[in-house]
Amino acid sequence: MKSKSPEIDQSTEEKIKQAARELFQTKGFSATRSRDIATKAGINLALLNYYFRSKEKLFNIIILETMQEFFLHLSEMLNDGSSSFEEKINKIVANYIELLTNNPDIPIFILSEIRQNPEELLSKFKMKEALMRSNFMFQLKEGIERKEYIPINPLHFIMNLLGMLIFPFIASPMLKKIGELNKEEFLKLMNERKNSIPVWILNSIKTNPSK
Amino acid sequence: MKSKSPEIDQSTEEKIKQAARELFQTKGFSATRSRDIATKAGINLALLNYYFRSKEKLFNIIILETMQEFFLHLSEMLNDGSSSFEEKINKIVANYIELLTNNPDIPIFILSEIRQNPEELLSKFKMKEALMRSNFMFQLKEGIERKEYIPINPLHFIMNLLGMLIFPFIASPMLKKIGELNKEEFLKLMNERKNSIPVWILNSIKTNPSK
DNA sequence: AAATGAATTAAACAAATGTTTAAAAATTAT
DNA sequence: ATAATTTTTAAACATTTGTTTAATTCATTT
Repeated sequence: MKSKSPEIDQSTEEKIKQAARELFQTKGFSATRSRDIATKAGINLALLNYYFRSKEKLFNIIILETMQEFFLHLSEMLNDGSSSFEEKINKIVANYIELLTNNPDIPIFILSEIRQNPEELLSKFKMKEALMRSNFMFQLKEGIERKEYIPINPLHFIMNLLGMLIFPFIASPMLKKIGELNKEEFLKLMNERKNSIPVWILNSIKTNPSK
Repeated sequence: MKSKSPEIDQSTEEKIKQAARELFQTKGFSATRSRDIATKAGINLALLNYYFRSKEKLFNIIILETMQEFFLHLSEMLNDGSSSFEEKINKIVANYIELLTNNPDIPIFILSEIRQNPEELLSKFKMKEALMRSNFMFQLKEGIERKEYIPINPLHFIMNLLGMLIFPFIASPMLKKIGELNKEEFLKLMNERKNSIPVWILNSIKTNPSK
């Protein structure tokens, strides 16, 4: 059933996807109602199934696209041949804080969904290779051999970096309460972290910082 | 309707709560069916409403108890007058890695729920006071004044510590895939972090580690 | 302009789901 | 032992919710 009016089609199709994206990302699959998607998209309920067959099929599209968006550019940043390990960290941190500032619900959405359906979803992204065999990882190991960095299991390093990077966005409502921060103040803190996380994470593994 | 057979009563009531706890914590409120709770608890469906009035009331009890469990002992650890800042970090890290090892679903459960209902839930826990006015925070600021630690916004420090501590459990399925780890290997890594996180987090803020 | 096909709509359907009811069973009190 | 109360059960109920149907509107083609 290919349409003959692609603009209008894609317009409604895109309206549905956008509404679905917002609702699925903030409320999850089960708490999101087909009727809420339709209302938010400003379309008739039946159009949802007309365009996407089922709520579940629509959801699969959204989660996949969301993960693709999240991992977009990661491989490039990890394998940029012209940058040092520390430069890569700067780049990655800045990139992801920017992304998460604009899409703060993505991490909990992705991680919750992976938790419910690990094999299915993880099989579609070869993160193991992308990460562990990257130039970034090679440079870390190199730095450890050179005694520039303390001996650390690269996986621990990844956990620390991702934890510092992603956790504040997952826990933002709690952190805002604890720090008595409004939205702007919180975002200002997140922006500070673009520069600070690289300093902290590198300090945490540097062997002899008193050069 | 107070019961006259407290042991048996609490037994079924507790069976329901335990089943509800497991299901709510792993699947969330919306994806958990009353019938699944009843089946898992081995009781008749109607007993759920007999004991707890509604699925929602049962859920409120579970989320509250879960949060209480999670914050249990935190205040004491933060305000132990006889321990240093670094000792407190050791204690807190070990305590929470132990807790999270046994209850890996708690963080995503709590953080998701807070995200849906921030005011309601956060108002019931005075985390701001517990944390920001703790001896732990005082000791951090003291260390900064003494130039022992770099100037860091205490909130940033909290984010880093909690990120390192909690994030790996939230992202465990992904990390297992990336690191090709089975359950035991993952838990071994988490156990290593009991000793390592204090080292890393302190290195990240120490001013002159070349003593 | 008529005809064809796509897009949209209102309504209905069927299954799932939280909740209630009324009777039976089990327990406790008299 | 009997009566009263609590606990448990099977069934029904009322909504919600994902999906489908059939008719209508809209756009495109001939």
